Amino acid sequence: MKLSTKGRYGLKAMYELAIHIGDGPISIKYIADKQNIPENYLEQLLASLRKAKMIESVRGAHGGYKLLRNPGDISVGDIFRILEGPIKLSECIMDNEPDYCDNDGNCSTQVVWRKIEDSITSVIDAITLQDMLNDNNERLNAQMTKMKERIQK
Amino acid sequence: MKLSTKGRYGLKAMYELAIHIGDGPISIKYIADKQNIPENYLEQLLASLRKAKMIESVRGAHGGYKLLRNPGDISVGDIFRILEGPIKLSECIMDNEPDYCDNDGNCSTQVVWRKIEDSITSVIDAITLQDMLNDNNERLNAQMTKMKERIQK
DNA sequence: AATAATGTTGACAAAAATAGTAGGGTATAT
DNA sequence: ATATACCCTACTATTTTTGTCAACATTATT
Repeated sequence: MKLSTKGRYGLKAMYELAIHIGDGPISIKYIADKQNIPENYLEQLLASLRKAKMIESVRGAHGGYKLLRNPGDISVGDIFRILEGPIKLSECIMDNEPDYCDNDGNCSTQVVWRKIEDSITSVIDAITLQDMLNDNNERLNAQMTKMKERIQK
Repeated sequence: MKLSTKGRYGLKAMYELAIHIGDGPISIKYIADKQNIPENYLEQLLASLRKAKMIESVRGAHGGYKLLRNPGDISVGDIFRILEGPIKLSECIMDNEPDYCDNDGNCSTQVVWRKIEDSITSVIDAITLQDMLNDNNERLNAQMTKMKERIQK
């Protein structure tokens, strides 16, 4: 079980945009270099995110992309659903008739899929780009403190 | 984001074995028919589960498979890890140096992957085949009650 | 106005993973 | 013996993922 690069690359790209919020448009090339993503491939991912109104583009020289919402209003789940589709591990044959299921064991496994889906959903919807920025700051601060201590010795 | 058929088929097959625990060996053909899985493909999945000591086989006429542990001692996670590999959404480049990370944003996204992984892991390790059997019984009982009520009216 | 930087679009293609097939071999109950 | 059923390996088809490419459109700058 693993995630496709779409979700991985997409989140990295959005995070990069979040870092540079307020800096004017950021080019594909910059993001691709910084996060080590094939430029032409990233292009496609950003196109999806643009069509979904998560980012906007500025064409021409000095153009690029920027976030359309605040980092605190963009969740990892938002990004994933756009790039990887809905979090649905398996289809239920009888979605419409909730209290009837003959297929031996099928319903039982459905319950399992749903629990996993719910768990994933609640995690990815709870994390915003702002959370990621904050976490990173804390991590950097902790590193700073450690280094200072080491120098003082 | 979705699950491969390996995990789906595998869990269904194991659930089927759990239903018939104590009934003697259950054949591939029976499981394949009951759960609608290609026979030869299921064979391969069961081979993996056998090599991982989750089930044992009885060869020859009237042969088949049976669980090697009690349903309460077999978790969905056990089955998934055998058939789908470890739950690892992404690799960290610096797994060995935990307090150093230069790669802009990589660590931040790593944190996200890890949260998702942990969440999935805790769900699938918490559900056993016995839980699935119990859930199914409850579901069936609820249906019974409903039907009885309807008839009495 | 010319040029260079940049996003836009759609088609194509390579590679990997997934899913399934086939067939010959081995063991065992009857 | 024979039918039933697991065992094993190799092969193949399909789908998904992961890109690549090229021609085009827009805009800042000179």
